[in-house]
Amino acid sequence: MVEYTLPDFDPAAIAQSGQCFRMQALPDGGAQLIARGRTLAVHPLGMQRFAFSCTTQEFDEIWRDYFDLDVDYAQYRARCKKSDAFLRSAMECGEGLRILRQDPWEMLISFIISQRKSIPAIRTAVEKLCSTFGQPLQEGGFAFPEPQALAAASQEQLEACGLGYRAKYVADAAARAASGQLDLNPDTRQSTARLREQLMQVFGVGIKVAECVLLFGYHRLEAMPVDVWMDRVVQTVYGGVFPPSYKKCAGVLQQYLFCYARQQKLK
DNA sequence: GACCAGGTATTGC
DNA sequence: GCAATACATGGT
Repeated sequence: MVEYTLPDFDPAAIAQSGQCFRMQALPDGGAQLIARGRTLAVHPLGMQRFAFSCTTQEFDEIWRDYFDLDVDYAQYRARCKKSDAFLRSAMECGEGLRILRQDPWEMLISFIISQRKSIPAIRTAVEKLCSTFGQPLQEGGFAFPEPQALAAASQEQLEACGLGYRAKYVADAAARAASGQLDLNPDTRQSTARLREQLMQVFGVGIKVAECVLLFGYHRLEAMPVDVWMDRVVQTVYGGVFPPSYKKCAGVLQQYLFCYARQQKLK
């Protein structure tokens, strides 16, 4: 166990923010998750203090980066225009949200599965995929499966994980990943545009899924997934055009807006 | 037991 | 080109 004081950090809110599917909010406002082949529990202690179920070394090597804790999110909040009351409300409501630095491969598969599924259903399918094809962990649970494991799976095995018609999409993504056609290095120097092209060549990956992988997997903060909720926000709040001044960190602002729109049941 | 879900590929005009 | 349409299955 280690403790830290961390501003702009709300584990339970992040767990429910729709950017990750293997992180569960806990009743105390904390969360537990499996990522990077490890399990972790986080508990709030009050006054922005948090307990992490790991060593100092593991925290510094893995979780500080994973939760993007070296970044001051005030800089993103400062981008909000004075006149933008909706975003201001969204940011107040979503205080503590961060963009996690998740694995590009896991994001690709997770968001392929996400299409036309509810978030609880996505969780179920991803978890089934992990328990079927993932490496069992000492602490319990399973790691996210390697590309080779999914590439070797049969169509029937994939469908049995509740993937439905997306099974063939996952199969194509796995084949490309296993054969090295995709650059899955989170620190790749490739341009966002180039990565986007590569991703969209995968059968079943359109612009929305590609943007999700760019944002949540490669931490390209200019990527902005527009799903049904964000579409409503852009239409009803911004008159059809997302403010150009938000471009550089559109993905971060999108995360506040997505959560807020969903909570408000914006129509 | 309908109804809908962090979309995409395909079809039809 | 661009607007309809089918799509598998689980959650509410």
